[in-house]
Amino acid sequence: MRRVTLEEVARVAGVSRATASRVVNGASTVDEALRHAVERAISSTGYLPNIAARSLVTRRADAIGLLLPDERRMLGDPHLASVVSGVTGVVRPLGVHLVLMMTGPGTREQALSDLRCGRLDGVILVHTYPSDPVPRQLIAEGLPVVLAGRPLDPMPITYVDVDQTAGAALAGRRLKSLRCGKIATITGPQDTPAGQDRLTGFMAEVPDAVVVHGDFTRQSGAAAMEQLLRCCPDVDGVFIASDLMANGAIPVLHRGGRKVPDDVAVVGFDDSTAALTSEPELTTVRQPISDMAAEMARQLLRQITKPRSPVTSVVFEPSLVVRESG
Amino acid sequence: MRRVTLEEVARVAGVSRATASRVVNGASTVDEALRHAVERAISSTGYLPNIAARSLVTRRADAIGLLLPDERRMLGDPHLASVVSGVTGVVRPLGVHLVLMMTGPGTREQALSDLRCGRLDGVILVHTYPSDPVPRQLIAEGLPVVLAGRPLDPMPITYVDVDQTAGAALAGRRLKSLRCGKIATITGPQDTPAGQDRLTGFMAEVPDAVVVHGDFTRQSGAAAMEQLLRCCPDVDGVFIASDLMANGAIPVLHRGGRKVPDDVAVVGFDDSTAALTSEPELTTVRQPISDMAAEMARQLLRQITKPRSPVTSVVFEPSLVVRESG
DNA sequence: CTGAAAGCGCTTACAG
DNA sequence: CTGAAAGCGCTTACAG
Repeated sequence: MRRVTLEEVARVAGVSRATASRVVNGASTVDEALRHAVERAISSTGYLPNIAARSLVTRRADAIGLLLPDERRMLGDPHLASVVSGVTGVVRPLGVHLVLMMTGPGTREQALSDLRCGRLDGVILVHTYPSDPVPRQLIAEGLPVVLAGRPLDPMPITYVDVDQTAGAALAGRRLKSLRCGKIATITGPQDTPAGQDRLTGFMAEVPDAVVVHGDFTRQSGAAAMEQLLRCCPDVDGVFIASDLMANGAIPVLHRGGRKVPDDVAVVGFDDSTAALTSEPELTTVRQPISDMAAEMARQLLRQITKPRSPVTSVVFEPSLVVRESG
Repeated sequence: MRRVTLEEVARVAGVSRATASRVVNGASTVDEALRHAVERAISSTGYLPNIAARSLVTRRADAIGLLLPDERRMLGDPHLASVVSGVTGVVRPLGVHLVLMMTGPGTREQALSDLRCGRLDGVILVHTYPSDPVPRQLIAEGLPVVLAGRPLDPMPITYVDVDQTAGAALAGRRLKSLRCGKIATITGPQDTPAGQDRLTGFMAEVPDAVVVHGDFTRQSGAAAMEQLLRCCPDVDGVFIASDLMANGAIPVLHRGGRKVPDDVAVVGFDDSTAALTSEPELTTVRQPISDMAAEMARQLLRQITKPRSPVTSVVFEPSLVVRESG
């Protein structure tokens, strides 16, 4: 299996390399007869364009990066597979590669230089932490980027998110409709937009709720529930701002002699796998991760195609998934 | 921020493009003084090599693919983050990109043509299904590939795996040491090497165990446990061939009035997140996924560097993680 | 609509 | 050890 070049295709088809190139790239300005000849030559030779050569002249890598936090934080994230799937779904058919980078020391810089040297056309940033300098650098250099989730500090960057506030409100209304009398919430970290918004949205619906803080980890969910049971033993409904925390909290409820949902109703957030591995299965707020990821890909592609196109934010509606816990 | 080329670096350093290229690529045959001059020029200009141009002449993409099953099957796999992390850990420092591809209709072919047209230097195949033609095609064309896990049908392909048989034996010995009298196992699918080996290894240790079949999904774990309780109500120890199945099985045990581990000891396999979301937390057999992924990367890199290097298989030792369930 | 030609930015024999 | 030159395989003005 030798490498077939455009040169050979052209020779076989009896046209110039330029014409062969045009049909490969679907230019409309090619005579039908010649087009057919070239197409025949392509399939008879098994021609595949050399991407590096093309890339050298088009100045496009036809590759985008997905910048993830490190493994440890990622393991807690149930959405990786859905994100990857959503992005590749729109990007692959266009011949664009998705390259994965996990943030280690210096890795974010890596991504930056990949962008600068044209190895990547753009990046999707998945979990920026509050003081992450990378988003600002990217927009300062005018490099195509989209954020998964609203940035903590306002900045002119396109992002896609779910309406966290509305999602939390959904949870609040659910608990009220269950006639819970003493309602509480276990929050996410308050230095993240999601953590903040889920609290805000919930409190708007249940202003007198008891608030205990967590940080989205399972352990923090368990700890917060212990604290809650101590300070507020008559609680009968709780919104836990992530399924993972709920997963840690429910066993604490059981050990404390409460049945879920009979004694205490529980609503989570994320509709992650943790919602299904909980016992009972979690009623939770669903984010359409795959759709959101696909939208991120589209937004990024748009920026790549049309540099300096306007900053956009797309916000998806969450929905309530009712299962057993509340 | 204009693109700086090697040409300019050479001019600034007062050397030829060839010499500049040599120091960029770390050739040892460059005079110290010139090397310094070039290095200074590189940092003063902020030079970054154009990968496409390099790739065009070296005929290397400096990118490898990770071929995954589709989202649905992937969601059940707890190891994605660890695999990605293990692979990027060895590959990134070398400037090699990891591109992710999820298997949809036609996607496996995509990967093949990416390989053929030099867009990818090699691929890691994560979940080949029994009749998957891709591995054979790859080896037929002499393309660099490594499999995650032993192939079902013997073929000359390099793979890395954990010693599944030994792992299952570990589980068997654990149950025996707990003085379980009536021992059973819920198996994985018997058309996969892992499913087969975990059964074989366990039966070697506990020949009289009751066998119920599952397919690695949570639902199948629940169903199998129901069946087990029906046919063998006095069971007091069970090895469940994946944590996910165990996660589905334990609630069935609880509903059946059994306490874990007091009435029935449970040992799982994988040490996945499902082991921690179970209640109680699972005693399980751990595979060193991250290390295994790193080894896959190394094996692949070796094949890329030295084509036609001998087929290798690397088998890692599993270990028992004792937690609460057994 | 088509082709001859230039050029994308690098690496690497080759000669010195 | 160094440089002039060829060449990697494509796309794209440009002229016709």
